[in-house]
Amino acid sequence: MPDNTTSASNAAASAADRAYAEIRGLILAGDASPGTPLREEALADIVGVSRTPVRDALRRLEVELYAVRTPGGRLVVADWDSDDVAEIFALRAMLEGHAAARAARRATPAQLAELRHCNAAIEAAVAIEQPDVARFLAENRRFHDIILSASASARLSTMLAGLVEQPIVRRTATRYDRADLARSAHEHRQLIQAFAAHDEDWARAVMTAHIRRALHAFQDATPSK
Amino acid sequence: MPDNTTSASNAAASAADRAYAEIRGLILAGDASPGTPLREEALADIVGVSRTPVRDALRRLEVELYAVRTPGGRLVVADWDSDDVAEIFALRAMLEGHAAARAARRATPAQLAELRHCNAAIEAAVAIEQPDVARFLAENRRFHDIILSASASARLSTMLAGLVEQPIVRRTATRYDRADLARSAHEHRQLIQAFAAHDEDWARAVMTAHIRRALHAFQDATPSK
DNA sequence: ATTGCTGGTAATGTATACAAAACTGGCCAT
DNA sequence: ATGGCCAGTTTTGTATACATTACCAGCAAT
Repeated sequence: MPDNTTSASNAAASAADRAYAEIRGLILAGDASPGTPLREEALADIVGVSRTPVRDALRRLEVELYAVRTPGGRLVVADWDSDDVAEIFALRAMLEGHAAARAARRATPAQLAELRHCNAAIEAAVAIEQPDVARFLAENRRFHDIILSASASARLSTMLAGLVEQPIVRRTATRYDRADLARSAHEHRQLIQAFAAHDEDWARAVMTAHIRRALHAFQDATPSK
Repeated sequence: MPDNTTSASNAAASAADRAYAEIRGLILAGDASPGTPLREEALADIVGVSRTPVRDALRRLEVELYAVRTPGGRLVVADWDSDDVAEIFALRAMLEGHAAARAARRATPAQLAELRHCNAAIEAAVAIEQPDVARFLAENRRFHDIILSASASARLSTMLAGLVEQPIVRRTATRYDRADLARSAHEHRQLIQAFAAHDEDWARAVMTAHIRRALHAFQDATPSK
C-alpha cells in the first residue's frame, strides 16, 4: 500500500542504500548546509553502520554532485546556486527530450496503454477540489520512468537518475496550483499522442517544453538566491 | 616512448585509480569479453591490491556502464553493440554541443588563446606527410577539455567523462586519413570563431556536426557487428 | 608582523576478517 | 525425465584494524 516511490529510508535496503538515502536526506533537508564537511566516521555513527557502506554512499553522492571534493580529498556538501538548478533542468530537458524521441520510435502498444493508464491516474489526482499532490508526484514519476524504460537506453537511465531530483520536483509541485497540474497532465496527453504517432520530433519538442516549463515554475516559486 | 595519453597503469596514482585503469584496460583490450564475470577477489589478485580499491573501481566502471549488474548483484563485462556506440555518440553530440554553447557565452580571451594554440599544434601534427596521429589525439583531447572547462559546468564535465572514450576515439582516428584529420582541425577553427563571436547557436551547431561526423567515421571504419 | 617549518592530530585510503546472500550441483518426488 | 528443494561453495556486503596523507596550531627566524 505504501507507494514508497520517494522512499526516504527504506529499512529493508542494504546498509549502503540506507546510508545514501539518509545522508542525501541530511543534505536536502538543509541539516548539512553547503560547505559542511562530510566525515565518514561521523556519518557512520549517525546512520548506524560502519565506514564502508558510508564511503560507498559518499561516492554516489559525489558522482551526483551533492558533494564535492576539496583539493586535499575531503568531501563537503556542494553548493547549488540558481545557476546550477537551471543547468540541471537544461540537461534534463535535453536528455529527457532525447529519451522521448527514442520512446516515440520504440514504444510498444503495451507501454502506450501503461502510459495512458498512468496519466489517467494523474488526471484523477488533479481533477478534484483539493488536488492530491503526493499522488500526482508519484504517478508523474512513474510516467517519466515508463518513458525512460521505453527509450531502451541504460545509459540515459543512469544519467537521468542523478538529475531527476524528487525533492526539487516536490518543492516545485507544492507550489503548483490546480491549473498548473492540469496543464502537466495535458502535456502528458500530447506526449502519448506523439508516441502513438511514432513522431520523434514531436515527442522531443513536447518533452523539452514540459521540462522547461517546470524550470520556470520552480524559479517563480523560489524566493531568490 | 609510449605516449600514454590513455595511461593504462600510472604507478603514482592511488591503488583505486590503478585498479580502475587496469580493469578498464582489460575490458577495452578484449581480454575480458562481454559477459565475463568481474569477481572482486580475482581482480584484486591481478592488480595486486586488496578488494577494497577494486570495489571502488568496479563501482565507477558500473556507473560508466563498462560493467552491468546481474539480478543477483554480480558484475559482468557489458556488451556494447553498434546501437550502444551510436547512442554514446548521440549523447556526446548533445552534451558537448551544450558545452560549446556555454563556452561561447563564457570563454575568456585567455581560453581562446589556449584553444588557438592547441589547434595550431593539431594542424602541425596533420600537415606533414605522415600525420602524427598520437599527437593529434592528445591535442584533440586537450582541445575538447579546454572547451569543457570553459563551459564551467562540473555536471557536464562529470557526465562527459564517462562518455568520451579515448579508446573508441583511437580506434576511429587510426582509420582517419589525412583529409579527415585536416577537416577536424578546420572544424576546430570554426568553433574558435564561434566562441570569439560569443555565438552560442553557432558553437553548438559546429560541435554537434563535429561529433556526428566522428560517429559516421567510426561506423565506416568498423567492420560490422 | 609574517613567513616557513615542524610535530601532533584527524581524516581518508587500504587491507583483512567476518556475515550474509546467491549460485551450483545433486537428490528426491512426481 | 523433469521440476523443485536443500546443502555446500562461492561471491559480495559489512565491519574493523592499520597505513598514509592532509590539515592545523604553534614556534622560530627574518
